[in-house]
Amino acid sequence: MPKRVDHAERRTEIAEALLRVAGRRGLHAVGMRDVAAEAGVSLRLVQYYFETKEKLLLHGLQHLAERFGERVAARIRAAGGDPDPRATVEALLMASLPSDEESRTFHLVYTSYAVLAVTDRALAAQPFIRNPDAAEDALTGLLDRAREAGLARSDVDARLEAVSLLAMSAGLGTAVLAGQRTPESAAEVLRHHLDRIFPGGRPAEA
Amino acid sequence: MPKRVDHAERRTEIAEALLRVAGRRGLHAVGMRDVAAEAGVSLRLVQYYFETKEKLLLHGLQHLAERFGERVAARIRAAGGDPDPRATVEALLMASLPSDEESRTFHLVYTSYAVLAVTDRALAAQPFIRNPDAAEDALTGLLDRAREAGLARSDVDARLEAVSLLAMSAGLGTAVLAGQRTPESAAEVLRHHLDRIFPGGRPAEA
DNA sequence: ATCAAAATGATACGGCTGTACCATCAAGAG
DNA sequence: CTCTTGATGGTACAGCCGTATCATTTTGAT
Repeated sequence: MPKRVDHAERRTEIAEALLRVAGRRGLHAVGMRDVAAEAGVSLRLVQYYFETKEKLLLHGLQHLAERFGERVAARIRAAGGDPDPRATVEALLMASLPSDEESRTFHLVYTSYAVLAVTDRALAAQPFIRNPDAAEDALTGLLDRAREAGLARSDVDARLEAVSLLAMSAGLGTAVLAGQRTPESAAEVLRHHLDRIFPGGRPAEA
Repeated sequence: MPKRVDHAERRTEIAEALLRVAGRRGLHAVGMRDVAAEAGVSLRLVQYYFETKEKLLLHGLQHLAERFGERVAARIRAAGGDPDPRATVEALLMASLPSDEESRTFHLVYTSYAVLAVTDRALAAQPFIRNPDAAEDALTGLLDRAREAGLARSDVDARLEAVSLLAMSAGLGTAVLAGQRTPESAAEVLRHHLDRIFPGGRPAEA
């Protein structure tokens, strides 16, 4: 048997190269040759691990969603876990704002995929469409539990506020990406609504 | 002198052909030949009226913004003009949700342009970036006047709520476009926040 | 050592894209 | 009429893209 290579790992490397160049020059402008060059491999290799460009794009999207999920989870853990529901919610929302380079790339590429999915049925059928639903459910659960614990206003409709916050976060994120708004001002807007939902002022920092 | 043609009108026709095919197959997939075919003219003609593809895209974006402005203005007029600030605000927000085919196309193409503008400096410098600011100012003014007239809560921060509503509208619009949400549910979410800003229940229909 | 199969390299091919070039038609001025 | 000039049509060209093909290297089992 010849040299055995960890296909999964190699595919991940190539997928990350795809995301890097997509974040730099836009998803519409990435070709297989660009991905190969960015990953430091030959064009043939990209073909070898992803037979077609469509499969490469699909895997890239999947990897992007995974990385984002981990990012959000890490932020939530860093926010202190259980003790403060509001901090958790805030961490969840802030994590998806394009503040640093990584989240900026994520937002750009994710939006590009969303646009493509509207006219491409193969992409539209992809499970990345489930991720927003998961976020909505998670946020709804957080708000509901905060309400039952008396930390959030008793008259809030958890699901509706969750949808609102996520939509706002997405819209603000796009505005930040387009340079129409700073990440700080976007964060302020979100915090204002958290103040509305969670009365009694913001919790003190750690 | 030979036959004189209204260049502006012809350019408009071609630009609308561009928007149609972009709405159907995605902006990334439109070529000059597609635009020519859709407009029912030869490829040479598209070149004649727009020397380069970049200029065609730029004009297409400009035309799109114009049409959208007219659409919003018409909806606002139809909402009854002055008498009811809330109806005006509601009309403004609902007009940008992808409910019918036209607004769906608008949202898709506009988002495509926004994504392109992030990595294309020629597009980024385009004035379509000013349009959101105009909407924000207009909405802020409406909310401020409603507040002074005692129709909106006295403690609302007009600009902040304007930014929130527009970001939410954009985010919800994208979700609708991606098939994650129905136009009706998106409208409901927006109306809920209008209920919050404008106390005293919704005004009776005309 | 040998052989089979996995991994990698180099390159060619057909198609499509934006642009450029050359010709032709049409109509109003002289 | 005819000539000038704007408006069109047809088409070729160079380049890039995704994909396919052929060849070669590598390595572990026998």
